[in-house]
Amino acid sequence: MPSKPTDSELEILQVLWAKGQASVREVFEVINELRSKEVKYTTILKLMQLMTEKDLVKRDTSQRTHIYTANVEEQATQGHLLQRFIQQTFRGSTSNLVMQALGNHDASQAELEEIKALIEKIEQAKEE
Amino acid sequence: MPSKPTDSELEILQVLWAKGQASVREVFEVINELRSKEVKYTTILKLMQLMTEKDLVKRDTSQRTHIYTANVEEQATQGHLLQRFIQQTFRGSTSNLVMQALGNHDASQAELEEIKALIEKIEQAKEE
DNA sequence: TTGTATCTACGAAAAAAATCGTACATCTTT
DNA sequence: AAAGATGTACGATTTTTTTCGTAGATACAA
Repeated sequence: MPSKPTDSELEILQVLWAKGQASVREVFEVINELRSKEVKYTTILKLMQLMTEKDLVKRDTSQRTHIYTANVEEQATQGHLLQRFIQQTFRGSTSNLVMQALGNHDASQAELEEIKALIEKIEQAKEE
Repeated sequence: MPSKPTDSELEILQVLWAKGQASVREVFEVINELRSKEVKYTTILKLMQLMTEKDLVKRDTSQRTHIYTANVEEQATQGHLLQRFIQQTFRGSTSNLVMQALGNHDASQAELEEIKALIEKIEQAKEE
């Protein structure tokens, strides 16, 4: 089972999840666009090599330019990280987290509807 | 403006928020109860001294045993950390976070009610 | 009053994460 | 074929965070 990603590793995974697959250079470019502080190419390269060792990503080395894909699922990873975050930051209270998230945020009506629908679904499931 | 707490610092803040105020020893004891891996007294002491410098906490040094209180608000701090977490982990999508949180979690009926009520309140506020 | 416990201060080390330079191989272009 | 761009590998350094030992002061107990 692959270990939990660090912040930088997560940043890279985000790119891979979004694009499906990518070379180091592609990841490098996406990241440097979003970032305030530039980072050198070999930094990303090194990180991705480490991630390969940790089994966070897979790579195809059949060509000179290696092609990487995520080796952990986005949803599952988000779930783990969220669990930890709720423990650390909200002392384990999911509802406090949700309240804070909804409260601090200009949620659109569409979002609210989506969430309401989900709640209904959960309630229905409970009744069975 | 005090900087963002690290993981260890947050752990300490949690204790201070919960108790209102505490000595190093009290924090130390609470933390070592919850933790799997023990940590030495002076580690907590040092962290709290650093936190004082960073203005994350205040302390009363009029007695030999210094008494600490949080110098950042729980809600506000949670808010900042949450904002960052949503960016990093959910690419900025609050509703994805909420969905994931509610989905992965055995939410009690009471919690669901609480959240429904909040949504209504937000919707009402929107209409004005 | 003499030892034992408890406190702070603080330097320094260990551990974890992130960053980068350099070497060397392989394309690509001229 | 030479020059330049682009690629990987990898050691080493820097930065950030966490951990702890030791020294010295103060309280407390026998």
